[in-house]
Amino acid sequence: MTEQASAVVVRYLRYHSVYDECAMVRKKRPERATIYTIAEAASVHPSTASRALSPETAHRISSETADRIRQIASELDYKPHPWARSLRTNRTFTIGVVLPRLTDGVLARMGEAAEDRAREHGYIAVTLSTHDHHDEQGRLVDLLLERRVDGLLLATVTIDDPLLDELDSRQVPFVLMNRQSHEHPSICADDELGGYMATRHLVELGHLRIGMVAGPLQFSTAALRLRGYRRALEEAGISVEEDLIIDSSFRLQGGVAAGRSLLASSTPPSAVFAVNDSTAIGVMSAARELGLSIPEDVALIGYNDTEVAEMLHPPLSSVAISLAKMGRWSIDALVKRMGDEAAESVLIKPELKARESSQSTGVSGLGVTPS
Amino acid sequence: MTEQASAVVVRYLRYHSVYDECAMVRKKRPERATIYTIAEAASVHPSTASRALSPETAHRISSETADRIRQIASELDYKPHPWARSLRTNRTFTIGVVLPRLTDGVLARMGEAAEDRAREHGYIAVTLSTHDHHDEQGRLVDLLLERRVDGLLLATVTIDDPLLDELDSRQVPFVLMNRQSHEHPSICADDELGGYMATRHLVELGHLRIGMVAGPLQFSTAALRLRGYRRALEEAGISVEEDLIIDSSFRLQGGVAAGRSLLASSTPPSAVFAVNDSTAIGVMSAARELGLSIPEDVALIGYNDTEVAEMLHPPLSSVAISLAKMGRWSIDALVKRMGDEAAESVLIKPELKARESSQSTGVSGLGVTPS
DNA sequence: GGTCGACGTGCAATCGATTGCTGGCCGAAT
DNA sequence: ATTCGGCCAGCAATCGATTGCACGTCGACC
Repeated sequence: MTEQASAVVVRYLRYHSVYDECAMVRKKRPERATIYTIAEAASVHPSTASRALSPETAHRISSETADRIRQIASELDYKPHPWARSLRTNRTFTIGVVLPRLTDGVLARMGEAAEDRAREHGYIAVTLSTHDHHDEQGRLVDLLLERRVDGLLLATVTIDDPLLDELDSRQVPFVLMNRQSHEHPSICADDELGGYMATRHLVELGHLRIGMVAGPLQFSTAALRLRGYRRALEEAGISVEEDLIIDSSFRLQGGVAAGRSLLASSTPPSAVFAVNDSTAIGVMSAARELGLSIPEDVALIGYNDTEVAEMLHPPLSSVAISLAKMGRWSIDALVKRMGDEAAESVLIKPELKARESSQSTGVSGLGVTPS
Repeated sequence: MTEQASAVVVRYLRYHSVYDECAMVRKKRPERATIYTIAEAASVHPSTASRALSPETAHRISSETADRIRQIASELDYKPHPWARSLRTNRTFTIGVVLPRLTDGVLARMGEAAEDRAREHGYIAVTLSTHDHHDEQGRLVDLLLERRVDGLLLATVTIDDPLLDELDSRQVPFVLMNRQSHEHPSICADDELGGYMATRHLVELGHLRIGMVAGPLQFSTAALRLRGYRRALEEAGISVEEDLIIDSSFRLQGGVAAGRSLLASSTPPSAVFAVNDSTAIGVMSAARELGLSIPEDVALIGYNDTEVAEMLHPPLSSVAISLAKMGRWSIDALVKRMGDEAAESVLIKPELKARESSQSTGVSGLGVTPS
């Protein structure tokens, strides 16, 4: 509580004013109706009530009785106790979601869409984040499995993550979101294609020396965008200069660092492709710091087409992928898999959003006449 | 074992026979150890095992027995089944969190910090979002209560929200995060002070006509920042022009709209205080659209000091509040309250971050010589 | 008219852990 | 020597819902 020293404590209140009065009763919260309540009210056996109330078994009960029970249940606002049910049926209608961070707009959007879709399917999503510490992943997964989630949505796995085979052998249904790993079911955007599109866009504008802020290469998104970058260059007959490829984090500060190292060199590129919009904004900041303007001195393109991209100065070119769709489809796939159906992997096509930040030819840029 | 063995053992044999017969066919996942597994391995009654494994009752068991049981439990990686336990104890060690959105960096940061702190307390946080649809709040709360969460963290409530009294009467422990409502326990930043600080900052730079992008006024954060704005102006002897106060959403697009309507008027202000950084970025965009530059033509200050603020062009002045701290303290307060202790409300002091976007005097600005 | 099958319902076990009560045992006190 | 009290551990009920099995009834068919 030393932390609170800096804060102003304005109120001090006792919230359980009714506590003493209720002491005799012992029950803190008002009673909820149980299956026994319903059964008694309807003068039937609890098992009959149970059957009447669940759609799969309702046909075994005469329709008058079933209707009467349902009527009573809705009057008493009966909701089956989730753990009593789970204990018996071994299902929780809970999905565990593991994200690297919640504070990344891209992940948050996918996570939010996933959460919504889960709810539409009758599941509830429990979202945990590793804070980009990959070691945490195993711990979080264990925590979720201890809580007996029905399935997992993973957005943190690396390309050869051993966790996945372990989950397979434990028969835990899972789906990868925005990540790929061998043949494991995954819902992804086509990152190789996106990387290719972004790079080709810069090539077509006349750039010959294109830098890449590559992100952390143990993740498929970064590795594949880089592969697309290489393909676009090779296709155009431009040799890949490894010095122009800087790996980084996915975060803004990582972009600043990578941007500095690219742009402050003696032979800076005339264009930069950043692995996502956050790092692109970092590159913008680094460029400004060095007195370079975008796009005149350096053309820039990001990835993900986040909401701010269009609002930046200059507006940032980017590669759009439908994050909400990925979130939703991931859940759909997982629900399928939990229902013992085969889940198909999906690759979503990205879309190029060309804006001002990339509109320079590469001829008058730094690549030719370094300032 | 003989047939006249105790009931426990009989039950235990039955359990195992079921296991053996069905292992391949029925049970999808490998069996986890239960309290019966532990009890049998230690040759004690399940109740003894249970007592040995929970700290509050462990003193009732001889230390040798208890140690042996604990040893066996850890070897078999025993974790008590959460719902079996919950069913009996009526506690779930789950906290429900209701946020307006996950895709807002400010809320995400608070949510993430809350989630972490909850985990440190042995709880798990289930986060749902209303997508800014306030009507959803009740539904989400119901959903969480159906799942029998132990307590609620609410970041969506309006100032006079009737939900809160209802929760009180249902004896559901809750804490408000970044929201205030009468005497209900809440962990907040001092928004009135923050609004005052931001506005006073502009006043001190010489601005006489200061616009406000006010946000949605049914939420305490917006209403209080506006109150601080009024106080700062009144204190400086500047009369408040109601036309310069535009309510809006909390989102970027809301800032664009409000910015347009403020800056495109025939008598635009020379400075703008935006209720948060997102709307401030929107105002920036609107200004650019109108050919106005910041801070020369319009000084601008935002709120929350998000990560991008510093990276914008020009860097955005803002009011910083410790979002992570709010998330953590909210959970601390809730845990206290769930433990039948008194919960303290807290107001956290904000801090002004003056950057380029507000560095103009207001004399050469639009307020005096509209272009 | 008796048997068969279908249908509707009840009985009781079960999921896994917790907990009030009971009883055996042992040392200490009377 | 007997009783008392404290310590350990077992017994069985309990939380709320689900489900395999069995029983009773009724109509149909031979």
